[in-house]
Amino acid sequence: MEYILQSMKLLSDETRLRVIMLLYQGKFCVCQLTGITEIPQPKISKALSKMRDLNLVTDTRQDKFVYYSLNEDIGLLKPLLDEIMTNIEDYPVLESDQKNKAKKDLYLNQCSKIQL
Amino acid sequence: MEYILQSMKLLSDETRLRVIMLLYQGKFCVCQLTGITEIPQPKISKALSKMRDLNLVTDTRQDKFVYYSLNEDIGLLKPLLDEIMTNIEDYPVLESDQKNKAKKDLYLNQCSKIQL
DNA sequence: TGTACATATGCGAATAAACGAATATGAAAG
DNA sequence: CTTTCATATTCGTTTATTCGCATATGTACA
Repeated sequence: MEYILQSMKLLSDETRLRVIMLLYQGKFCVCQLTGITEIPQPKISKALSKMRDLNLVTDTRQDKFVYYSLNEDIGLLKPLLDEIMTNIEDYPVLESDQKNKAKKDLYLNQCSKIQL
Repeated sequence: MEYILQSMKLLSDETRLRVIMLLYQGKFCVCQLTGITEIPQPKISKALSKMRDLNLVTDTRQDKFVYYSLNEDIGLLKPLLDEIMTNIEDYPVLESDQKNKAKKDLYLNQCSKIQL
């Protein structure tokens, strides 16, 4: 039960929802998530940290970067994220993130330059 | 966007989740919800009030009682509630509420007696 | 009109969450 | 072994949330 409640709380924050919707569509490092969303890096890191606490994400290091991806089993979140994705046009911020996703490689190596 | 975030926050509280899962399966007055869940009446009323703010429920008065029911259109909550209901056995508290549902009429006219 | 009962709301205290700024950690490369 | 860069964490402050209790509101009916 606690797990549902915590999961719902996780999704009730805009930063975390944006990050999780991006991860639902691919694998990104902190630097890329920061660039795509223009959300300050510490905030992104904190969001990812809470997801790790709930076993929602896995991180793997490649060179300088730590890449995060959603775990296979995200339990009852899956139908919800599917529903959001289906109606993504209803959520301009999320839709915009999805578009910026295309520039993801552009944000590598710019992490410290783009200070937000 | 704000609507998703608020909806998720709504579901991140045990009392509210229990109430919404009951309403997902039927129509209940405050008195019955109090009896079924053994949650204090003001807490139930406050939970219902937040649901009203999000246009999730409709209330209709019949005699002394105010009956609440979930609205047709609960948007993206539907797939989530479906998923929870499908796996209800994973959530003992919710399952127990569903069982107590059977005694719902027993709780009418006992609202002020059962003080919690 | 007054009483009883169902439901709603107000309020102060306690707890938790979010935020921004600074700084710590840790790997890689010179 | 020092510098650089990506990422994580700490800290103090502010802002929400929760909770329990008391009380208010409103309807029905004597």
